[in-house]
Amino acid sequence: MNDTKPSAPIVAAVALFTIRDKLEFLRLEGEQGRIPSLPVEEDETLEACARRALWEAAGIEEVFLEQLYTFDGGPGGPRVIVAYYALAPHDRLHIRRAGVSWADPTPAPIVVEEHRVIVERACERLAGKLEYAPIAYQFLADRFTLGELQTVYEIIGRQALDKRNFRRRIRASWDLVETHDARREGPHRPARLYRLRDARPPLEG
Amino acid sequence: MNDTKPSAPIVAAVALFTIRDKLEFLRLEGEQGRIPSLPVEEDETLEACARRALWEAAGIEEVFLEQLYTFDGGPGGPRVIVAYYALAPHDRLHIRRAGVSWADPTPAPIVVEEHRVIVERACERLAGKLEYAPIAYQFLADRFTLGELQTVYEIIGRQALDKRNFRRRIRASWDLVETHDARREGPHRPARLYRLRDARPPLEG
DNA sequence: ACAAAAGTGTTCCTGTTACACCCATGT
DNA sequence: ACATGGGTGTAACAGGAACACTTTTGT
Repeated sequence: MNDTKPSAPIVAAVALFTIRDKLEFLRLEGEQGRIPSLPVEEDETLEACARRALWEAAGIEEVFLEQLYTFDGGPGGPRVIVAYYALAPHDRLHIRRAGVSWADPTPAPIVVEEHRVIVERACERLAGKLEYAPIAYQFLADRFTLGELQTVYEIIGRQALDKRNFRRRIRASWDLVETHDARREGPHRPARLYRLRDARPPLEG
Repeated sequence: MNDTKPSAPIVAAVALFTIRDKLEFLRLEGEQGRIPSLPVEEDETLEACARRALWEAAGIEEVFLEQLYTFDGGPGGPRVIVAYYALAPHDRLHIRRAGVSWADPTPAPIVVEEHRVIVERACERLAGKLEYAPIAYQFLADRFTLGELQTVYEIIGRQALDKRNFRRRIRASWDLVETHDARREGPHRPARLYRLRDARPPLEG
């Protein structure tokens, strides 16, 4: 994975997020810190290139991936950077290279300027889309508990939520299917598992 | 203005909208119909290129301009198309070339496929951002009447609105300044002129 | 027994909708 | 005088926020 060959005109960059305990993004360690990015090949779509960058860095396919913004490249760098963000549950990710790690996006850590902007902007987009797009579910397995879901909302939205209001609201705006089994894990009542049946049509792309 | 030199790798394209009576976009007539677009020059930003395309087609500067999406170019066309949308009151526009005209975006008129997608998507974005970003004001002069503003909302949102509710809502969500003069035009009571003081902070870019 | 998360309803408040009449002007 | 758009308030309704206790389990 090499970013920014000086000759590469178009580069796709991806901020990959996951939730373990807090929101984290995939950071390539080096002198400065970067996010996965690759020059777009001759007969490759932008999205395919972004997925390739993701595959090479984290060994993951079939993630939720969405375009974020296109930036002008700096002098001596690529001509433009087409930025994407990706979301995945952390247990589907398999880091396959040294020098790749998870970092907290909010104190804006040591990452080259152009990539820091991408990470920050992706965080904002995430919080903004939380209510009307099926963002939160991308961090969870196919079946999940309402407790897990609430935690995701709280982490991305950065605020604690009332359990009863959350459940009412979520069941009103998404089509959740109550499965018939539950997850038992810990000294407390087992939690029912749900699946998301259908995303309500979002307003814009 | 030449679009799609086969060798041009990166092209900026702009869907320029205005409101006369309905929502219209700037269309370059030709065999097929296009929107303004230009290859990005060596040391030019994407946005600057978009503005240049706008200037050459409609003789307008200092418009509201926002990035929309970046598309893969087709085979034989540009490598990528960075799409923008622009908004302006129609009296600030000065068409300076033959073969440039206004067209209705909603019946999806005769425009090359890649550009049609841009126009459609821009319309959706417009409707989506209407409530939380100062979109509507970009179609009006500095000072405007609430009637004019309501008309803009109705056109972009594609639905009639109640006058009293509209006024209450708009005054609650935007900081409108009531100027001390009015506009008299027609056989009816003159309408008070307002200005927009400050945009409320929107949630995302 | 107890600690720990799951699960469940009601009240209040706020913001949205529906709705009808008088005002100021030009012709 | 009349036609035209400008301007205003109130009552019903719906969606969001605040709030506390019982249930089921593992140790």
